[in-house]
Amino acid sequence: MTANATSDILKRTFQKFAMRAPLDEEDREAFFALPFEVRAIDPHRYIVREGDRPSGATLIINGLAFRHKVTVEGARQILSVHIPGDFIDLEGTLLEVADHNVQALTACQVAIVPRPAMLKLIDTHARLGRAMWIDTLIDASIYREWIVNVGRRDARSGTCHLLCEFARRLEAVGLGEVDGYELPMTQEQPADALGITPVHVNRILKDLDREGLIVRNKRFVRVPNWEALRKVGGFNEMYLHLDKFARPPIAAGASGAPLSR
Amino acid sequence: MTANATSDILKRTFQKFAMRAPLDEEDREAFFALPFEVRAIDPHRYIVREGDRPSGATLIINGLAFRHKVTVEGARQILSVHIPGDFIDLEGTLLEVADHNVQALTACQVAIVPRPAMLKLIDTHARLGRAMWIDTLIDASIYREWIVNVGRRDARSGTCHLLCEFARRLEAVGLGEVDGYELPMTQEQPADALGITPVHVNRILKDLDREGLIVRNKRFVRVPNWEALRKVGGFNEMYLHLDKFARPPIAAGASGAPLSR
DNA sequence: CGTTAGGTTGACTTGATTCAACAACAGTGG
DNA sequence: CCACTGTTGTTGAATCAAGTCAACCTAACG
Repeated sequence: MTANATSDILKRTFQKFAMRAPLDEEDREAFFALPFEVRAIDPHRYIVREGDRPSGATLIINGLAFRHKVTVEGARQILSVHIPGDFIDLEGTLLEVADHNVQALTACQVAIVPRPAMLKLIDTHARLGRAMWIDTLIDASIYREWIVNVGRRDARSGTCHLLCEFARRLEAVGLGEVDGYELPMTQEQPADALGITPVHVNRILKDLDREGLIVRNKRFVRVPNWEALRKVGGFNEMYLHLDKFARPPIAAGASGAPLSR
Repeated sequence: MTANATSDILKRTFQKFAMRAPLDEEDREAFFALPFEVRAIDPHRYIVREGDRPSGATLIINGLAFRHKVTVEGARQILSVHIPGDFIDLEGTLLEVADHNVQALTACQVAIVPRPAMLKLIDTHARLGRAMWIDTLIDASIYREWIVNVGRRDARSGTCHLLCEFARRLEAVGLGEVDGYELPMTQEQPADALGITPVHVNRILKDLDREGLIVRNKRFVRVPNWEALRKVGGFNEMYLHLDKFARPPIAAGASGAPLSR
């Protein structure tokens, strides 16, 4: 199962890169020749710690992880949430020291590629390197949107925006159902992502639920009307730069996919 | 004057890249062989507009520019401020469509390198490309810190943090005096950078001034005690990744440089 | 010397926090 | 199978940081 999941995600990841820069057969071979070690990570375990000198690049096979920083006063800010198929620290390959933490949200399986192998790959395969560069540029674009989300949207709107972003990204890698998705987070995590308190997240979610914008069942979020949620969140997916990376085959057949227009 | 300023900034920029990845003589030649057009930009003029397909990469020769997005409700969020020596849209070279705006803050002179020339350069000179990649990774690191600034610091602390960041970055390129610097912004701009209102910025600055943390004179901000400001802002410069890019020769001799430890 | 953009200030409102209590639930071990 | 325990979710009341609105001041500039 693990082996299959791993090779499936690797294929998918290569596909993603191939959509971001034109890659040839040699690129493919080099990519699949990368040495890696699959490791299981317990929930809440740190994958990267601020101050670390990263020893490898990490690709999520399954599970979720999040990136965060803690202020001197001890307040935590979540910077991004990562899903299967995300390389969570390509930047760690090139920067000397991590300026933030990455932590497993759920139990994860990750593939770790040693730094030297990664460096050699981007050195010898310019186009693959460029695809990865573009990947980090898209990450940066998502950070920019989060600055807006935290700086200029109120809690209600920001929450809806976040829910739309997760939905769209999960959909893009073939996870997430048409009518909603599993969000394995406590209310503390969206709070830390939105720069508000868990108590306030609770009230917002309750309101959204009462208004019928979302329907919660345990941690499954069902969205009866994506367009409505999208509107409240002011969500415009351009910043995800998915245009060249539409629904993968797996999601085909699912007509009326969540957020695609 | 312009020609000198231009070649000075180009040299400095190459130097910066050379500190981020090992570059050789051939890289240097290729970099200086880049075709570019110098253009004067009036204050407030747009350099990049959301939805644009960028036609070239833009390097600031002098003046300041800022990056921003506007929500559907019309609220503006500033995402970054750029100073001479910054390539403001390296990402524009690789992404198809701009997901945000870049606008001149003051009168600027910029050098515009056509996109094809830029693409060719990074294709043929892997190490230069890597240095530029690292540059964009550092931009991303700054975005991350801004998410924290906006999400988890109060207005007072965020303002101090912003002032420290500008100081440190200006110092790193040899602008900015030891005891403070010129900040050619109206109070609306820090407000949009911090996700607060101009009125509130006014009150914060007034308070900081009253407490002696800063001394304002027109738009020159003098800082009597950097350590104190740094502390209130919770400023830790690691995220700027300047370690390999210390004060340039020009600033030499200026003992007791502002924020370096 | 009038016009205008930006800065300053006060009074009032509001979105979000804080604190605190309690409910729901999932494990865990007897 | 149930009692115990800890985590997460829910709710109310009081408080606070920041927003809003509006007036007025100031300096730069044609």
